[in-house]
Amino acid sequence: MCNNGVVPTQSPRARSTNETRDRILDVALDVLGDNPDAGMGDIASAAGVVRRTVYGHFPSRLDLIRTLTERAVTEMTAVLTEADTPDAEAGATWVAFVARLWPVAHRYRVLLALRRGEYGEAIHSLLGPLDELLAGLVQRGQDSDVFAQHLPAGILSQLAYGVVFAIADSDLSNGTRGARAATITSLLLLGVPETRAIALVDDQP
Amino acid sequence: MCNNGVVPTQSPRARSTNETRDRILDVALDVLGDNPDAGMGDIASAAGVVRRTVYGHFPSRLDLIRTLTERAVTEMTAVLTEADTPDAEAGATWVAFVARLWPVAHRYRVLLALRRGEYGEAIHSLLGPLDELLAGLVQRGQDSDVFAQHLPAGILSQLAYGVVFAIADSDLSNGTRGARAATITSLLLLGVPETRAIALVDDQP
DNA sequence: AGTAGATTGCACACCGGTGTGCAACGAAGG
DNA sequence: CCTTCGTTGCACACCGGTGTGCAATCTACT
Repeated sequence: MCNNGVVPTQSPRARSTNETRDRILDVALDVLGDNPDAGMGDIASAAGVVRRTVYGHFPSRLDLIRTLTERAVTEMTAVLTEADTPDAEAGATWVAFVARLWPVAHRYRVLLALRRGEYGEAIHSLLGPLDELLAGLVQRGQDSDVFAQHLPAGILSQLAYGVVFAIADSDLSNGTRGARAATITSLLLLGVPETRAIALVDDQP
Repeated sequence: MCNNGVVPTQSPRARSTNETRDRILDVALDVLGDNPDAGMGDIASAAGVVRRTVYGHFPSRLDLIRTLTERAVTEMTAVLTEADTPDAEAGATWVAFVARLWPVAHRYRVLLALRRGEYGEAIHSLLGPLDELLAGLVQRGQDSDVFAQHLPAGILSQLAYGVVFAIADSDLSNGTRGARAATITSLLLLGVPETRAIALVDDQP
């Protein structure tokens, strides 16, 4: 067992293993995105692998979905904290957030459907911390009169990023068109005036 | 077979039958509202009836759901045409629509979840005509510069009444609070300025 | 060559929901 | 009284997805 580099280069064996594992995850995201009720068999074939192999990496369907969700939470949290400059105006922060969130949201659009249904509870609990971060951001916006206050921050934030996911799930899923539309729409929902919303979007590259 | 009234009074036999049938439908709406994946058995017990009896009225689960959806489409279409005065301003029409839609939306909140999943296709096709009516209304609003144009009317209308259903599905489901919040939120989403939205809502009783 | 580990191709049991068949019960209606 | 019809309580077959067991295979590493 020699390690010829500084980086902990894993043996090609383990790398190949991780490759299949990652491929299964990626493909699962795709397949479930098209049909949230797809079975382990569908995912396996789409990954060019036998059903039994999937169970080798993920003992149960719940494990697979939990892993997927954990991935999503990690990425989205990173995106949010990256965009969040606590002293910045809430509207600008939101724009930066959605801009970075967009491609991720498209990949993980399945979560929107998965929150209802069998594993809803598990997913919900995993998404909890992220939800709180978002609610906090919206709350800040409401406190500084940037966002409207017709709804409590908790619900409003859910609706706002629900809209983003919904648009990511529609025809406009790819291209800059969708990102722009999603940003403006969510800003409107948050109570930002249309002219101001457009100005904010055209500011940030 | 004597009919002692002008109204086609059905025999008490048939009436009792229709009563169970209607009760099943009502209860199904409730049960499925709580858990869209509830089985025929759950619905039956909740209706105080045996599973076999449900199949007596609805040959298949799809039949039940289709009937439910047809009911919803009928009621919602009635509500929409009732609120729609073609020469009125689109914003005011929307407010009147949501006000009347609110209790109905709460009852049929399950449709939101049911559109995805096994019977999505069937439901979608039944909802088609209603969707077109709504898209038409939103289009009118966009043409007269009352609604924003950052999204095509088809998608924007879906999002707008999706938000109404989402709020109807949340904690604020009952009471006037929810209705008001849903109306304002959907107006904001449609691009109506906040002050104007509030004015519109406080106008209509 | 030999071994360890990932993958494969079956097999199987299990589960829950769906839909059906049928005999029996019970109350309205002739 | 006897028929009709909704309801009931079983039984059963069917289906699709889940999860497991195990021997065989292939490939990389020793």
